Amino acid sequence: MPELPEVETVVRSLRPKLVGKWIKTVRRGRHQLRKPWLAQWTRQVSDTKIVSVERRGKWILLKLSQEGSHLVVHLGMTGRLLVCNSIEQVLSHTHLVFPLAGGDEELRYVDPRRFGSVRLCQVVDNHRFPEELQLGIEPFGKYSTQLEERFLASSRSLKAILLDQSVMAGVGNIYADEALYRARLNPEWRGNSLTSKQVRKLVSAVQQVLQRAIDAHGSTILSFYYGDGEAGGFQNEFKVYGRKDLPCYHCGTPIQRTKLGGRSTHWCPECQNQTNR
DNA sequence: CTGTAATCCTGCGAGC
DNA sequence: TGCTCGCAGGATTACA
Repeated sequence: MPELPEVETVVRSLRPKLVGKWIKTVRRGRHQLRKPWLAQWTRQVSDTKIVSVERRGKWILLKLSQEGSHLVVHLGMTGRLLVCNSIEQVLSHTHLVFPLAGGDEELRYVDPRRFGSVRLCQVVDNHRFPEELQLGIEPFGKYSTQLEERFLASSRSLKAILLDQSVMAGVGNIYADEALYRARLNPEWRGNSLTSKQVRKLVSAVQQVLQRAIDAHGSTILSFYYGDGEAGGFQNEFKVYGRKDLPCYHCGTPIQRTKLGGRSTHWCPECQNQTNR
């Protein structure tokens, strides 16, 4: 479910509610999440303060007052982090509850499909969690020739490169399709078939679409909500995603939907097929 | 190096 | 109304 804009939206709504709060303890449900639980997990989180709430790619990082310690959350497809009053109804598939000191509030992790993970990690070699070692650059950073070279050196499809978190962190299936459309590039083209100019155009399209989606508080298709249950708004601005057989807004050609990189891929066969330049 | 398919899960909508 | 089927915003693994 959540890609970078949705994760950023969640982080921004959590930050004012969590920073400075103390976690009293942890209660967990019966089910395992994706990653294995670490030993002594509960004891280490209890009575620590949340110092900051950050995002890296699609990961959420709660920095704790205990030196080097982070709660690291990945929402998978259906994960949600909620700050609720303890008297509020507990949603089904609530797997973790962190009661907070100084009130009746608690942080809850809800995840029907359980593709997400919540772990406690220590900083090692400047990396706050193990996967960060393999994570690519943040899309909003300064334009990197290293990034450009990753594209130009790869014989993979543009779609596959965009979905690869070790290249650019945070892009998922929706925003990959939307960025490719906006850059007028075919998802099937190979990275090494592009010019430098086209790579810059694509990176710029990724930045634009992510920024606009953040401004709209993400996209809600089935079940993405943030804050007290508000839906995102960017689904109303999709140009290709979910528009199979509907006319392209630019040329009227029906939008195509196929499988690429293992994922459903939407594009305009007219607008995204100009091979020259 | 590529790509593809299966896997982890539940829920929803389409179609019958 | 109720059933089955296919599909879903993620990521990893095995295999060709």
